[in-house]
Amino acid sequence: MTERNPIAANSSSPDSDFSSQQWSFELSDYMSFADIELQQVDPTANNQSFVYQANEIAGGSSNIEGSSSYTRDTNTTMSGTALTQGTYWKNEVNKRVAFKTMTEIEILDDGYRWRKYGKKMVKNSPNPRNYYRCSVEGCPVKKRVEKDKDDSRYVITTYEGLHTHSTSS
DNA sequence: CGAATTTGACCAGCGC
DNA sequence: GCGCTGGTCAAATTCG
Repeated sequence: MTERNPIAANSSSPDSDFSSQQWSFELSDYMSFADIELQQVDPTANNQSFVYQANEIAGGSSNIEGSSSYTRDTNTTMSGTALTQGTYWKNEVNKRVAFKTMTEIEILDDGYRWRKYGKKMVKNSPNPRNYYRCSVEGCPVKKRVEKDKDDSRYVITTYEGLHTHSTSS
């Protein structure tokens, strides 16, 4: 875990901003975690793409309720042309992961084929939230993509579920 | 021609 | 009990 956040350190967003109330508030607002014990993701995998990690820690999905504690960690990876400044939350039970990605492209090719099945305007953000689902039949993986309400250059991606097939793009 | 997107409608859970 | 918000469906449409 030697990599920190080159973006935050070198842009106008200091580290404090990266893990401050702004973040916690926005994500926790629509991401509630059960009141259980959480486990931190091993950041040594930051050589891999964020997709790989998401697949690792993501699993089944179920209804989530309550929000008392959660584990937050940061990570930075490179995925093609997109630099992922990942801050993700892991929940052992619900297996839901959120990433905040700095990219100029909205559609990030993470190796999987996603089929959009919905778009919704959220109250907290002027930007719409997009709902995607893995195109592979039987694959329960879902994903939400939403632009950051403050910085449109940031994209919040939330993965839910585990891919039961090999990567194909 | 087949497959993926779009967009509004529909439904369920929660709060007031 | 009603209204609001978030999430999903599904028919029509567009794209390759």
